[in-house]
Amino acid sequence: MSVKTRFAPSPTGYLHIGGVRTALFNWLYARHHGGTYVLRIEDTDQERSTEEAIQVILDGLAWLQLDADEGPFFQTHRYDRYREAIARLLEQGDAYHCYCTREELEAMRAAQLAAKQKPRYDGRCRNRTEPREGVEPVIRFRNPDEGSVVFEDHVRGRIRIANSELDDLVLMRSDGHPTYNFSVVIDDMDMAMSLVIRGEDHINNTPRQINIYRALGAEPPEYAHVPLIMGPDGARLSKRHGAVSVLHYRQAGFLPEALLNYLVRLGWSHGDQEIFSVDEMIELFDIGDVNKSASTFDIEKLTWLNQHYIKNADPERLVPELLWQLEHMGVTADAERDLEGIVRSLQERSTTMLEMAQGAQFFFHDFDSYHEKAAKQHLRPVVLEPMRKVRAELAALDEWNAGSVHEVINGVANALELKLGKVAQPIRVAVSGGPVSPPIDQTLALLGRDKTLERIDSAIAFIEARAAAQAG
RNA sequence: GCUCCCUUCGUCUAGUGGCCUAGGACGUCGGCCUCUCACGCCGAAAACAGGGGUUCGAGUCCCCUAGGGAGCGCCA
Repeated sequence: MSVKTRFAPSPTGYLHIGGVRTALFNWLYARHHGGTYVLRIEDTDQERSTEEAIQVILDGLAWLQLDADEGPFFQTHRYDRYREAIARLLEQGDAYHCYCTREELEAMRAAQLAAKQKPRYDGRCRNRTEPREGVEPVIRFRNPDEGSVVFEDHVRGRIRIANSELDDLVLMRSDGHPTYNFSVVIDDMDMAMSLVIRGEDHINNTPRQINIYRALGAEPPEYAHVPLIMGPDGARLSKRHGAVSVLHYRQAGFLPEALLNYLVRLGWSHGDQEIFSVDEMIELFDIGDVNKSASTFDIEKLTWLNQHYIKNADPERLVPELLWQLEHMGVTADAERDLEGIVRSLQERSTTMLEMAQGAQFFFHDFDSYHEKAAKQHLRPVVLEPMRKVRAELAALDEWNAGSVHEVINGVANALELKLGKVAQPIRVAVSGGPVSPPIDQTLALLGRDKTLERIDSAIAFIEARAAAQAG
């Protein structure tokens, strides 16, 4: 049987980290085995599915380059097929109309809960032959009463659930929309899935779905239920912590390769290896090596990986990412800037691309004011002399590059018998506005002579003005 | 409440009966380097949930307890 997997999100909320990891595992498994990976949108909940959510799913997966071989398929386009399957089950007696009202069902559940029983449909409509006036019926599956369902889960091993624990689930709503547990079976069957990789929250649905396959005379796919990802507080990932849209991570400056690397190591490992390129993941990933226990989302480690990938990336690769961030900050990067040079100077001091963009701002536009503490500390009258000297020598330089700039600054420090920091730091504040920047020679080289001299002049004027104000 | 699933440092994990006085990574804490911030380097603290078995020997196998998670919808 050929390998085929799918990722089947429902567009009722954001595509979050947990969903992305499920998609990644399915994608890796298919790629590893040279199989097919399909994307299917489970949009049978008309109430809550939104176009916006669909777009976020598509954009998120595209950003991560988790490309599907088939799809996206939409369940709402397959209603004829579901109706056909329902007709068959009805005819076989494996499904029946249920005329219970929502109120009745609620009362039933309340009573069961009060009696400390597991709330479940009691099958009261199983043998009803007459319709009920004014009630649009749902169609329920007639679950087997006896025996149990056993399946071999690829991550958990054998799982057995007694049919007596299962009730007659709704296959078709009264408004004609199929429910998840039904459409998922029909689709996985029609699309010939070989392995269903999904979250652990679906374990309890699996036996019901297997019963439906059997009633339809089909062999169910194999299953792999991967552990859930928890938030820092140990509870399932939710809106409160990491369950924001994956696109949020893009905005926050994370690289797709870092996010994927982080996610693949959540629940899966290959010895002590921490860094995996996508090709390595494909080569080494095995669903059987996935852990059974839930793991906690740790932004610190993701950040470390992101830093690692930024640090080791080809500068050219990072230029578009930097531009993207700058654009979102409303900063226009003029073309004559040495963008690769800027990236190179910031690579090993940025943990995210957002941070890099922030650190690069002063290369692209003047700042309104100095970092207060830095100015107080470094833009003082004592630095006027070295600053003027540096300014004069820089202005006289034949060649403007990191090497020549370096010589000037070092030379001035030596001539004045000052430590390098006493000269470099005031200039850093003068040109960048704050206390942090790449090495001063690189910074000035990248900034260019005109801007450098201009900002040093401004700083000198600033110091003089402040001194005058204090004296007066 | 019932059913199912899970349990190694704070976190992600290695470990498949002896190689474990439990290894790696993130984070944390010290130190070195240094023009800032970083990078890098060196070092430290830090875990087998508890209790019973099985075995010559248990982190590794079995049972119980505790803790955590999930499911129990005309949501997916």
